Amino acid sequence: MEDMEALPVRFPSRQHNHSSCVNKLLGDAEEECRRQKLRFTEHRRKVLEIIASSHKPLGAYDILEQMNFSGKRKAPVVAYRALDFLINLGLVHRLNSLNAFVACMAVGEDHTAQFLICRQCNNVGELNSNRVSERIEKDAVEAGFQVDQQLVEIIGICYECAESG
Amino acid sequence: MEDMEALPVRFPSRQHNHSSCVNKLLGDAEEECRRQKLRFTEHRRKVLEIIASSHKPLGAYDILEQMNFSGKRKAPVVAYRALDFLINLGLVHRLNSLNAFVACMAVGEDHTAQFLICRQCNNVGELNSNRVSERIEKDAVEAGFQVDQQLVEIIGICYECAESG
DNA sequence: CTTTTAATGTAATATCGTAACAGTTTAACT
DNA sequence: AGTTAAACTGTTACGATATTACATTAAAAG
Repeated sequence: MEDMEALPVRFPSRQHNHSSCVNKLLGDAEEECRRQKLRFTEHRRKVLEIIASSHKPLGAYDILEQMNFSGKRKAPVVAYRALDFLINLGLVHRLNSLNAFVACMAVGEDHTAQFLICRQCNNVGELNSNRVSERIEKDAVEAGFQVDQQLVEIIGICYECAESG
Repeated sequence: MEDMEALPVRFPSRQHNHSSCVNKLLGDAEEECRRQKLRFTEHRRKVLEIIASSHKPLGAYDILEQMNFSGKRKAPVVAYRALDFLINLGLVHRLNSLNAFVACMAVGEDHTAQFLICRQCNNVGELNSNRVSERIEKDAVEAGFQVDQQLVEIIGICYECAESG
């Protein structure tokens, strides 16, 4: 019965067009900021745009490099501040095993995400399995532990890479 | 049926005596090295001893500081080399969310571990739930992803901290 | 329109981790 | 034992990641 549920997974295919992701996410961000009366400033917009334009995880310094509109290089803290903001809003996720950041692929769905990190093409997918998060929650509680946050990063080979050798 | 399985969890209690952990782990290490014909050198022994003496995760530089027997400070790479060795042997785990290291509490049990990180007392426990790892494996595979490695870090409040407020 | 809160700019520095290479020890093999 | 190969160590330098602190500016709330 449990196994009949649909399993939401987003893994970006190789030739998929990013610009629609970007627009979707920027729209979501604007709406969410309006709703929560938060300011969606230039830096925040730019950082989100940069991250959303890549399904490969980007390091803070990669992002920083792409913020050189107006010619001059920003200080690292500028990128980190925007990233913190976007992470708190749930628009961006941090991959601890890579010290890198990816756009959320399931904004507003109140999801607990597990990340699928392909060690060949470096793309990152998001598995939103409630079965996994519930199993973790249950077993942790059974072990006497009260869960605030789950970090699940799964390293392996994605479908397309497995196909093409 | 599934829920009847014992759930192996190790969370160090506050007043538990570390010295027996340390001895157990050093013994395991020696045996494992003998078996695999690997060298259990001074650095490796010392690093394992340092890590095993703490159930709080230690950063590489914390470990390094405690390696100052003979008075002079070692270079960071010395600690990292020993850590790599111990991690490959499965005697030490790295916590990606903390950039820190803990001793394995289930050596030789062919376990997939999930880490329970208490954000109050900073102790780290190890949950060895096959149910969790199998659930992750299954769902990832169902999503077309071939799993090599799982990283599961659970942040929250441990039993003792919840008790004592 | 002023007060207060939030965001930015900038510099400095802390923290974490690796590369490169020479020298030494240990194991393996005549 | 003596030679060779492999593994480990010492040391220097550097790269990569992230934060603190504080002065300034912009925006929102009263």
